[in-house]
Amino acid sequence: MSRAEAIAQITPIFRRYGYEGATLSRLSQATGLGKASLYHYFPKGKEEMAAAVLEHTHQVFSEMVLKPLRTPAKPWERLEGMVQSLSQFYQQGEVSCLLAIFSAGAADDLFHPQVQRAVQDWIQALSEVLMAAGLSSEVADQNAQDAIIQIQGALVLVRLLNDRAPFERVLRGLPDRLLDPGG
Amino acid sequence: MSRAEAIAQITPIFRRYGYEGATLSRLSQATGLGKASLYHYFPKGKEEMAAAVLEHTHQVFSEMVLKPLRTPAKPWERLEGMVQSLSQFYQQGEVSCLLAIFSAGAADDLFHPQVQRAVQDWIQALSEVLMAAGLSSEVADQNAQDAIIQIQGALVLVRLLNDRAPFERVLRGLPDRLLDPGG
DNA sequence: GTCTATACACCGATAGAC
DNA sequence: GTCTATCGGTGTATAGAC
Repeated sequence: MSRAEAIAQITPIFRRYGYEGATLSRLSQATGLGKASLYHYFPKGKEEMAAAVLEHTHQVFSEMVLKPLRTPAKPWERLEGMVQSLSQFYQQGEVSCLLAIFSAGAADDLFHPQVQRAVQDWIQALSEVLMAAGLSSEVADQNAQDAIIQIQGALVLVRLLNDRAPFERVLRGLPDRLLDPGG
Repeated sequence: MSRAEAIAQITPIFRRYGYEGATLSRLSQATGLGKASLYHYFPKGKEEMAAAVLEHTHQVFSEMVLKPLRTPAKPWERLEGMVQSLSQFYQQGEVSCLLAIFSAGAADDLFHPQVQRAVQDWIQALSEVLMAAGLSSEVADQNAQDAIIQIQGALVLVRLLNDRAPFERVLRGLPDRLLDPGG
C-alpha cells in the first residue's frame, strides 16, 4: 500500500459522505487498513487526509479536464474535449463534485481558499477558450460561469432524482451553448 | 417556546451544516434550549428534528414558490412571481437548498423519497406553466428541469465563489430562458 | 417544560508491540 | 507498515428532579 493508493481509496468516501461524514471507521474500511495505520500516511490525521484528497483530485481534474482546454485546437474542439473528460471525471454523473461537497459545513472553514482557487482556475481556462472564439471578455466570463452552474446543477439534480439523464443532456448541449454570444 | 418556533430555529443549522453536521450541541445552542429539552418537542430525536425541518420547509416552499405558479395569470407573470419568491426563499442566494443538502450522505438514506417527491412537484408545476405557454410537454419538462439545474447550480457557485451575483443573474434571466422553445 | 446528571457508542488520535 | 489497546472528547439519547 502506498500513500497514492490510500488517497485513491479514501477519495470516494469524502465525495459521498462529505468531510464530517467521512469517519475514520469508513476510511479504514475503504482502505482495508486499521484506523491507526492511516496515521502512517497522514500523520496529522483526518484533516490531512481531506487535504490530500482535495489536492490529488485537483491534479487529476487539471490533467483530465483543463488540459484539453489549453490545446491549440479550435475552440469548439477544445470544449468537446472538456465535455468528454467531464463525463469520465464525474462518471456520467454518478459521483458528486468534491468542490461542491467541501463548500459547506466544516470543510468550508478548512478549505475554502483552495476550493475557490480551483473554481476560478476552471472559469479562467473556459473563458480563454471562449475569447479565442471571438467572444468579448465580459460575455466569455459570464458563459464560463454558466458552464459551471449547469454542470453543478446537473450533478445536484441527478442526485435529487436518482437519474443520470440530466447530466448527460447538459454535457451534450454545453459547447454550443457556451459559444452563443447571446448567453 | 412552541414546536413551530423550535423548527424555525433549528432549520438554519441543518441547511448550513447538513444532517451529520447538525449536532445536538449546535441545535441546542440555536434554540437556547438544553439538549434534553429538544426531546420534549422531538421525542424520537435528531431524525425527527430533520424530518420536521424538511416537512416544514416543504410547506413554506409550496406556499411561497409553487403557489404563484398555479395562479390563473399569464405564464410569463407566473414565472416572474416564482422568481421573486425564490429570491426571498433562498435569501438572494445566501442559504443552501435543504433538498440539495439532504441528497448526500446519511440524510439521503433517510429522506430520499420525500426529497425526490418535492423536486418532482416543483418540476411538474413548472412544466404546467410552460405547457400553458404553448410549449410541447417534452420541451416543457426539459425546460422545467433546466430551471432546477440553473437554480441549484447557481446556489453551488455562490458558495464556491462567496459571491451572490451568479444567483441573482440566473434568476433574472430565468423566465425568458424557460419560455424559449429552443431551450 | 426545562433542567442536571448520566449512560453508552463512536469520534479522532496516540502509544507501543510486532 | 500494520496491528491491538486505549485515551479523552463528543455524539445521541434517557432518567428523573423541579
